[in-house]
Amino acid sequence: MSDSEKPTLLIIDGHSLAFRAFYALPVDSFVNREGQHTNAIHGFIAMLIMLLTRENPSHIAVAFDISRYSFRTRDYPEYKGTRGDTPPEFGGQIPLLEEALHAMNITTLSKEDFEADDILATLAKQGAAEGYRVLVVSGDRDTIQLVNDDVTLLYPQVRGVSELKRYDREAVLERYGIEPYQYPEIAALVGETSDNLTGIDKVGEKTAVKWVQQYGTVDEIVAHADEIKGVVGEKLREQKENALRNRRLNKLIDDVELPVGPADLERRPINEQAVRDIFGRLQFKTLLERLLKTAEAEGQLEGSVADGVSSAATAIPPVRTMIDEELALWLARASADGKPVGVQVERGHLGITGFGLATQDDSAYVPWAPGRPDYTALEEWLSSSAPKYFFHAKPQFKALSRAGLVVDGLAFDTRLAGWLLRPGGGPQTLAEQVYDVLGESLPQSDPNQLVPLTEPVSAATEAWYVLRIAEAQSIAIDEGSRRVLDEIELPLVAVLAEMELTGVTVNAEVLARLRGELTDKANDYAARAYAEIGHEVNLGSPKQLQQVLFDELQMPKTRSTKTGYSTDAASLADLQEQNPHPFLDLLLQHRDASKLRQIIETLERGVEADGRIHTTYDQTGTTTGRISSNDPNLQNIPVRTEEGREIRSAFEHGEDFESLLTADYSQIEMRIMAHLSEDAGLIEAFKSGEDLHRFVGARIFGVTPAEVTPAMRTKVKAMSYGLAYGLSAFGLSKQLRIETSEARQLMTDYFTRFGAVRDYLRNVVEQARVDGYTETIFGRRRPFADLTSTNRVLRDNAERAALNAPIQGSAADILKIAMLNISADLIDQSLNSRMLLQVHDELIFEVAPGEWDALEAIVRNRMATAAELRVPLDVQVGRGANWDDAAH
DNA sequence: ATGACTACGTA
DNA sequence: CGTACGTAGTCATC
Repeated sequence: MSDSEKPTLLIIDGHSLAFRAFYALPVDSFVNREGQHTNAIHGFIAMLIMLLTRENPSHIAVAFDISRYSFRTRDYPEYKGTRGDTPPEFGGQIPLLEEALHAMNITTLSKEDFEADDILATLAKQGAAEGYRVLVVSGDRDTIQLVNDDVTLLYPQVRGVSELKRYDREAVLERYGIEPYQYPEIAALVGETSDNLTGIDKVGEKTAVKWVQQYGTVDEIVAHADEIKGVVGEKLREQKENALRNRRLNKLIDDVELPVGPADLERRPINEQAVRDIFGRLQFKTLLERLLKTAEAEGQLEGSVADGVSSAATAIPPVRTMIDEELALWLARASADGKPVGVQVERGHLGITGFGLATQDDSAYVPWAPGRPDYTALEEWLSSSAPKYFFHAKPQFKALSRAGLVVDGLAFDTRLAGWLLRPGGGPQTLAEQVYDVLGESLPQSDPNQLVPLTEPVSAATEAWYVLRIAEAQSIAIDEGSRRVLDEIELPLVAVLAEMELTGVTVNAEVLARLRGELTDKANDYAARAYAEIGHEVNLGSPKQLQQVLFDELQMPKTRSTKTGYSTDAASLADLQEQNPHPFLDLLLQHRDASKLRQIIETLERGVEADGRIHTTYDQTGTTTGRISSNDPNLQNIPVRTEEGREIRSAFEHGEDFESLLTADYSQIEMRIMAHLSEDAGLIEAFKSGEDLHRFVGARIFGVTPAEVTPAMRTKVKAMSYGLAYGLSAFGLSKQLRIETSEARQLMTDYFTRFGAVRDYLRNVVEQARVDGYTETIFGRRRPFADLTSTNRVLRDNAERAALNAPIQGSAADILKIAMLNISADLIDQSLNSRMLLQVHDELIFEVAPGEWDALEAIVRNRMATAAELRVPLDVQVGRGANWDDAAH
């Protein structure tokens, strides 16, 4: 086959081209109405349209770097270290560019731990092998090594991106005098300033080419270093390590595991509506016209004659509606050989309305009619261990459970996987995931539209998308996150669903009485406060309070906020010291009372017909691995004040139960620090059984534990707790109301005795800077981008979050594991007692009659053994008729 | 109605 | 100048 008959695969290094475009076009001439700079996107798209017209590729992909960190920075942390921070105007342009590419139905690829060039190398190799003419577009000279008879490099010239220089094999030979695959040998010797790779002094291109022609490779050159005379020979012998390292780093990896191959990259029609949307936002009028014209000319508009050209890999299978015995056959065939099936439970206001089921190339819709006999097959299949993939399984599990159906075999949840891959917040809906992970768009009905313009897709099609997203995520996910998904998050789904369905009984009378008392109190405080200042004021309005405090009463200014001066409790307490006034106390008391009243009202609104509150746990609600609770939040019920605890006393065991059991870990985060830092002193403290703060205080102040005064203990306790949050001497001094110098001394003394803790904390941040993420004991990752920011506030914030993440996250993992094991034991031992609530380091259970001893044994055992640490895990258990009494 | 901001409850 | 959350009120904006 001649070159002109071959299909053309165009692969582009997204970052490198966007960056070239950024510097080629004036920043200030391209700003949209939102103030977003768009010059890099503009230049990139212009070049892309030019390439589409000129090269007419049949297949296309754009590769992006995920971060500045890759296996190369692990090998050599200074790699690309000379590159300054990206200019602020460049910020935000890459995500928008990706959005524009997705709208054009162009596949974008990125791979954790690798650079875009490695993806190019992989696709170029596959493409050449599969008979494509491959065009690589990159501004990185390292890609010269990819050039061969089948692969051509298009390299942007100094002046922007409109002109691309073609490097085929001949051109490289002519320019460098070597074969393209030998280029990295030259670069390794000469060095590459832009990658911060120093070469051999005195060795320039000429010398390097001469050596390579003579010896072939850097390895060989180094092996024969003795033969090379003169100053350059000497320099080579001195600095050969540089060259060897450079060679190691500039070799592109050409066998990266990718979710797609060249055949999957067939050019698809652009999504005209999506293109209009994004180009409209970018205010690219001329480019939009140019693109639409080009697309139309080539029949690359959706809905045009070219429709249906889309490749087999992405063709939505037709939906078949199935009932009766056909369904049983379908299920048996779909789950054959343990193949996963995508499931989407369709729900309406009254419960389940149908099921969407999908395999890779087939999808089925099963209408739900409760009680129909022919559903036996479906029921059996659902409760079997046949692997099932969901998007957001928990609410679907709850709906199934309400319908009396049991589910087993949860093998993947794309929402959970998406969160583990990007815990900082990513796509939350299936449509967003389709777009984010696959770069395709899921037709959505607009709820504001009376007559929907687009028909919503069938649950069956949704199930099919779930399956495809899961496949892409399975490739992208690292081993640690995968284990967390399989062993912690997926099994936890059913446990949390059950807890939510169970709910917790609250005593409405207790709440009502409390609400009455607090309302009276709040009104009383408000009236007296008004009397003090001679007029009414909205005590809940910081703005009006500022008027009263700083204008009318002329009080000294407090900490400033974005909108004025703070009136928070700490500021008011400070004011009271400097400038006592009865209004301040009354205001604080009013705040207390109305806050508690507000909490009670929220709880009362949450009580359902069964007299219980059913919170919703958000398994993807945090960046660290904790779960959050909402609607209502039961993880922030007051406990610190007497009045607050009265609210807890309204949480009771249900009628058929005999008591509540609470169990919590004591000092779990400090124990994790002891484990991770391997600090001998801290480990000894926990093994000794002595009160932790007393033990630590004794070490720091050089006294016996018995001689540690309450003041000493308070200081040590604050210091210990602050450690895991990145507390500064300044912060510590403020909290303890001591001089900064004393706080600094306290920290010094602390670290003199517990130095491994400081080393550990430093190391966590350092490692995260190199890796780009932190990891918990169980392999849960949290990425960090700002650790290398030149903005100090951003960087400091990221550092504190980074040192906290493995500690808070490991604690979260441990409690989750305990929950799983407890839940399994409750089932194994056929107990009726139930787990009700989780509050980060505490679990609350409802104890069935006669089951106290069995439950306590399970809970103590499973919590204490959830992880094997270098220190014991201490569990405190309490028993009572209500949550307050059950506290110990 | 929606979002930014402030404040405050928990671990 | 201490991590991680959710909720609610005010106020400005749509």
